[in-house]
Amino acid sequence: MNVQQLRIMRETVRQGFNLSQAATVLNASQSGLSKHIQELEYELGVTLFVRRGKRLIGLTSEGAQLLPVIERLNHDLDNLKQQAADLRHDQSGVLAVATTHTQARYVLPPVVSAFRAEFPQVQLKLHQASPDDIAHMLCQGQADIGIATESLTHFDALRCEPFYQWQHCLIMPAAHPLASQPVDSLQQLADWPLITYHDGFTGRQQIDQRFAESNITPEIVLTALDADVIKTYVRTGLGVGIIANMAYTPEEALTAQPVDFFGVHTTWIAQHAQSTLRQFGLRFIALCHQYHGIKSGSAQ
Amino acid sequence: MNVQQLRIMRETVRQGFNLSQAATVLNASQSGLSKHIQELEYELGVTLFVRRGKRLIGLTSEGAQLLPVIERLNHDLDNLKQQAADLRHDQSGVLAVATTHTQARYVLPPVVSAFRAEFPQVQLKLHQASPDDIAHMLCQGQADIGIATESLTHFDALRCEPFYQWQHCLIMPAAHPLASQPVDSLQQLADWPLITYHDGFTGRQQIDQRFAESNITPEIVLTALDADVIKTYVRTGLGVGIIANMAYTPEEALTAQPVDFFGVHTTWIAQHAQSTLRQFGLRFIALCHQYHGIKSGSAQ
DNA sequence: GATGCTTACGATACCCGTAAAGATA
DNA sequence: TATCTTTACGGGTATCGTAAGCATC
Repeated sequence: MNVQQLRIMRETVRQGFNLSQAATVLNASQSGLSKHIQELEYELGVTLFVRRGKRLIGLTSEGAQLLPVIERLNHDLDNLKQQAADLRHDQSGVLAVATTHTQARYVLPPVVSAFRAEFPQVQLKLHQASPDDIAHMLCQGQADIGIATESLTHFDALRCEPFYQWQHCLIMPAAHPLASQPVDSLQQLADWPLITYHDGFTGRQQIDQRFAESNITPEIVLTALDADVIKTYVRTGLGVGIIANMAYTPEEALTAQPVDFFGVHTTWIAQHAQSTLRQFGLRFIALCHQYHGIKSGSAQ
Repeated sequence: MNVQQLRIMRETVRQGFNLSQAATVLNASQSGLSKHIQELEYELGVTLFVRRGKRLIGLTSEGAQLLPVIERLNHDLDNLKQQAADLRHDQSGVLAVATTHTQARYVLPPVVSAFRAEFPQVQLKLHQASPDDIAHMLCQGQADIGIATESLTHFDALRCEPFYQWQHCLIMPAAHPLASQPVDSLQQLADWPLITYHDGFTGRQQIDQRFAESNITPEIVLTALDADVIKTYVRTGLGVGIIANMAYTPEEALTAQPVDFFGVHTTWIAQHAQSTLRQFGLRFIALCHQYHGIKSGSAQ
């Protein structure tokens, strides 16, 4: 049995059973992978992959049953290297942070600046993705740290800690009728076309929920993945925007109004439950807390 | 990085940092191990072992910190092979059961007979050991299944399920004064010299506890590791014996009397929490339950 | 015909064991 | 001196990549 075989097994599954693709990812030849897989199957005495002719098309039930063990082995192999690197006080390496637009655009910039100043040798990779994708990237070890409001706490394989709390706010053109009067009920909003986030992003679910509880059907004319798009259309007068409060920075064209009827939301910092972050990974999280005042213990 | 290196690291630690000894266990040469360890240290960039001159005498703090990961890797490596063997319906292999004298002598014989009949290809290894040693054997993967009354439930690394419950009984020569009158209090016992188990074995702790609660100091003239020794001396008239009820089989020379004032005890079946037993391992446990009527779910 | 897996083959590197040397108790 | 680890060296093998063969789409 061989570490390489385990790596190859994992990568082949990840690349959708495309050996050639897995080979390029691993900087190896197709033929090498092919032989390694055969040998692993021979050694275990089990056929791992379903083949149609000469093509791999999926896992056998045996392969699927053994995969979790193989994943964990790979995981620990990575762990071992990471921890060793940390123990020799090596301040270089890669830190992959997966996060949403909102965080990347409005929350993390100061953290990233501070981090880069402190760890110039560390290659910081910021991956923008949807909350669900972030969770999966963490589970698969493709990201070390994930930051998002949604999804993360639903995965058992992840360890989450609260980052900060926030609420929504309304944005509208400065000349808009609502700009001059405080909005304190959902009903007032229902008269206007609304622009807000896509489902699954930045508290959208709670927005829908509150409207539903009040038996109001809002007219949502546009849903976007990020506040910048929402702002753009609010500026054109298409409707009133609902965005996360940290996404609003004062500007002439837009007026903002905090509202609390959409509830309080928590943004989470997550990592794989089985992994140990390098020292600079922990430091990144510490910097996150430092720049947002909330230094809470870990939860869930 | 290499599987062999991980194996060698584990074995070297187990053999008390004696490379030569580890080499014989692994069927390899000393020099091979030496080089592998150096290479592992080089690859991880960390010194794993403390050396005095040319002799290994312990783990560095780095080595100690990395050891758990390495242990888990080795463990999963074994797991993978085991599970694969199981998936190919291989009914051969080794099942190591670690247990105490009481179980091995009085409880397991019918289970072992049935098991051997059902799995003639499986090499059943019965290791007799103290409860503590059984727990350690399970933790180190030297045994697959452990059966004992004491210790097992105190280890987080073990998964325990109740096997059966039992109480103590008194044994005495047929002509003994106590043989003709029911003993229903501790006080009656205190008048006689007693013979029972060593501390840490077969409910001895509870025996001491009950005497202490009653402020009685029994005169214990002999402590033994097993009921056979106790019986031997009871027959000679040295004293009254306290043994587990399942250890008494009717015989002319000895009379037994069940007592409940030492409490009810549970004997546990344990396995390593992270391992998956081969199918025949599960069957062994099923047979245990079958021959003792109590088929309970898993606990703790 | 393009893509993708397997087999054949040759060069390189790696792993292992024997033997000698160095260090410790 | 006996035990133990490291270093040196040589043989065998494993691994890897290139290239050709073959199946699938």
